[in-house]
Amino acid sequence: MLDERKRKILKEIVDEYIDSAEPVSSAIIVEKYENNISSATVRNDMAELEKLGYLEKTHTSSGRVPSAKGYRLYVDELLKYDNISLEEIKYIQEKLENKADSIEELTKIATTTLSEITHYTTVSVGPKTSGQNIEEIKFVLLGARMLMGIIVTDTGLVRETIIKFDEDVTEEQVETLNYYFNNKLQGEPIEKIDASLEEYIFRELKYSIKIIRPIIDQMKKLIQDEEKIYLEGANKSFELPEFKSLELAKNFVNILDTKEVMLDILNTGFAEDIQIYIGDENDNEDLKDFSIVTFKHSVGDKDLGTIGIIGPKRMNYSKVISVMKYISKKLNDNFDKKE
Amino acid sequence: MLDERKRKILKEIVDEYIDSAEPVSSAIIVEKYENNISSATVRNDMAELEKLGYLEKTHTSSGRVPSAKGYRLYVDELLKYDNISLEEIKYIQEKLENKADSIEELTKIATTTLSEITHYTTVSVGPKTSGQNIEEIKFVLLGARMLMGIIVTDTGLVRETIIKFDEDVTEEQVETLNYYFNNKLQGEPIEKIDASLEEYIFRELKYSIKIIRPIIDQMKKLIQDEEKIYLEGANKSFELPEFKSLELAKNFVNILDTKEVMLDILNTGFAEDIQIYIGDENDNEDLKDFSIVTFKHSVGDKDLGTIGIIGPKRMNYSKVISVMKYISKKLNDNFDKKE
DNA sequence: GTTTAGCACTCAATATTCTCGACTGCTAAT
DNA sequence: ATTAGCAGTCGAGAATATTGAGTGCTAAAC
Repeated sequence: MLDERKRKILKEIVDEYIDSAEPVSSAIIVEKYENNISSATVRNDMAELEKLGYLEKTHTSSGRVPSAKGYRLYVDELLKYDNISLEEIKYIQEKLENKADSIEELTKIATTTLSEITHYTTVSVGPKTSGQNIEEIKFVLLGARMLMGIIVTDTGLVRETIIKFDEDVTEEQVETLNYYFNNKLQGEPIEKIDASLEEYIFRELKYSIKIIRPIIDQMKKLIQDEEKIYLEGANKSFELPEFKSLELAKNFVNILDTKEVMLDILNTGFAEDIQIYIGDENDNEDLKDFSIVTFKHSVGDKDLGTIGIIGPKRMNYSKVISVMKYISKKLNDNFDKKE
Repeated sequence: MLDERKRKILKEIVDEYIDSAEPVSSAIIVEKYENNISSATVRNDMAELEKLGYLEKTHTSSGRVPSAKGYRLYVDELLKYDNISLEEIKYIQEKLENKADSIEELTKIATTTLSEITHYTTVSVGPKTSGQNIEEIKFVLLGARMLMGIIVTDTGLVRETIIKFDEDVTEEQVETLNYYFNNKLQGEPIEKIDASLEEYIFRELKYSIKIIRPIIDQMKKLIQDEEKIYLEGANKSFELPEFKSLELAKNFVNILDTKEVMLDILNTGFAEDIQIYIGDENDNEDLKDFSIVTFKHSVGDKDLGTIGIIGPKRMNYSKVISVMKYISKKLNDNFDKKE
C-alpha cells in the first residue's frame, strides 16, 4: 500500500507544512525535494495518501495538509529524533548543571530551557507527594504562636507549612509533637497523614484541641498537592500564523487558564516515556487544533514532575522530541548523580 | 467651560460606551438618558466636549468615544465609588475570612475574588521582604546533609530555603548557626544579610567553608524576591469585544508574559491608594489600549502585596474601583485584627 | 505497469463597485 | 439657547468580477 516513495513524499509534505504553514502542492514537492519525478506523479501519490487518510485538502483545488493520522505516522515511523545541535546540547547542560535548590526548581529551569530552545509554549507541574514515603517530619517554633511543619520524603522532596495559634506553644510541646509524629509516620507513605493519625495524636497528646486541631488541618492540607502549573513562553505561540485565527487564540488561552485540562494531560502517561497527543486525539474540544508533547521526570516509580510543550498540530515534532529526549536524559542523570 | 449638563452628558457617554463598546451617538444619549433635550443640543455639547479633548471620533460621521482625558475626568470627578452590592460584599467577606495561612495566600485569594466579581483579568505580586525587619532566623536540620533556613520578619512574613551540603552537619553546628545569626541580625533590617554578615560569620564560626558558603549563598538568594506574578482570569479578557482585534490580543498576552512590565506597574504607587493608569498614561506601547487599576495591601509603610486589574480602557471603573476599595479595606481590617 | 505532458476545471482570495444607513455639522427658524 | 431639518460623510456589508494556484483526468510515452 505505502511504498517507500509514498512514505518519503508524506514525510516531505509534513516537513514542508511544518515549515510553511501553507497547504503543500505537488509542484513544491517536486521543486524542493523530488527533482527527478514529475508533479503529476506526486499528485497521483498524494491522491493515494489522501485516500488512505494521511492527507487532507482544505478545499477541492487546494494543496494537501497532513491529517492527525498523517502526523501520527510521521512521528511514529518517519522521523529520527536526533535533531539537536551541539550548541543546544551545551546550552542545556549549562542550564541544568547550575544546580537547583529543589526538584521543583529544577523542573522549572528545564521547562524554561525547553521553551527557549524550541520557541514553543511549555508547561510543567512539580512533583506529587502522593506515593512518596515520609523520611522525617519536623515542627519548628517561630515566635510563640507560630509553627512551621516540615515533611521530607524519601526522594528528597520538602514540603512545609505555617501553622498559627491563638495561644502560646512551648518548646517542650513542639518536641513532643516531633516525637509522636515521627514515631508514627517515619518510613510510612505520605498518605498515612489521615484520620487514623488524627486519632492517634489526639489520644497520645493531651494538649489543648486549640493546638492540635490547626496542626492536623495544616498537615492534611500540605499533602493535598495544589498542583500549580508553571507556564513559560505563552507569547511565543502568539507569533505563529495559526494564531491569526481568533478562535484558536481563544481556545489556547482557555486551555492555559483553566488549568484542569493541562493538569489532566500532564498527569497521565508513565515515567520517562514521551507522550504525544496530536489534535483531536485529545478529547477536549479546545485542544482539537493543538498538539501536546510531555515527559515525566522521575526516579524509580516516583514522579518528580512532568514537563510539556503545547503548540499547533503543525509543531516541529522532530526538534521538540529530540530536545525533550535530551533534557529527559539529563534530568535523570542529574538525579542519579546526587543520590 | 464645562457646565453641569456637559459633565452629565460626558458621564453618560462614557457609561454608555463602557456598556456597549460602540461609539455613542447623540440619538442614543437622548433616547436613554436625556429625554427632555433634542439630539441637536446633545450634538452641540458633544462638539464642545470634543474640542476640549474629552471625546474623540473614530471617523467623520461616527459617534463619539471617550479619550484618555475623558476617562480621566470620568474616574476623577464624575464617578461615585459605591457600586457594590450586598451579595458581593457578603461574597468577599466569606472569601477573605476563610483565613489564609500566609500573607501570600491571602493576597492570592483576594486576587481571585477580585477577578470573580469584576470579570476582569487580575494580577498580583506578593509581599516584598525589602524594608522589613528580621524577627527571627532559624536553621533546621533535615537529615544529615540538608538544612532549612527560615527568616521571620516583623510583619509576620516567613521565607524559607533549602540548603544542601556535601558533608554531614551536626545539631551542635546548627545551634551555633542559630545563635550567631540571631545575635547579629535580630531586629535588623533584612538588607543586613550582606557582605558584612558574611565576614562576621566567617570570623566567628570556624566551620568548614564547605558548610558556610552554601548557607550564606542561599540566605542571600532568599531575600532577593523573585517576584512571582500571580495571574487570574486571563481568559475572561478574551471574551471582550476589543479582543477581536488580533493586535490587541497579542499585546495583552505579551504584557502578561513578559512579567517585567506588570511588575513595574505593580511596584509603583503608595500604600492603600488606588492607582489608575488609563491607556497611554502608561508609556509602554503594548499597554496603550489597556487600563490598569492597582492597590497595595500594606501595614504601616510595609507592603504586603499589590493587586491589580488589567482590562480594556473601556473598563467598568465604577465597579472595579468600588470592589477594590472594599477589598482593600477588608484586607487591612483583617490584618489589624490579627495583630 | 508507471510516468508524464497537457489541459479543463475548481475555488479561495483579492480587488472593485454599489448600496445602505448611521452618524454628524450646519443653517435657519423658534 | 434650543431645535427641526437636511445635506454630506464614510464605514460596513453585499454583490460581482478577476486572478491564479491548485487539482484530477486523459492519453501518450516510457
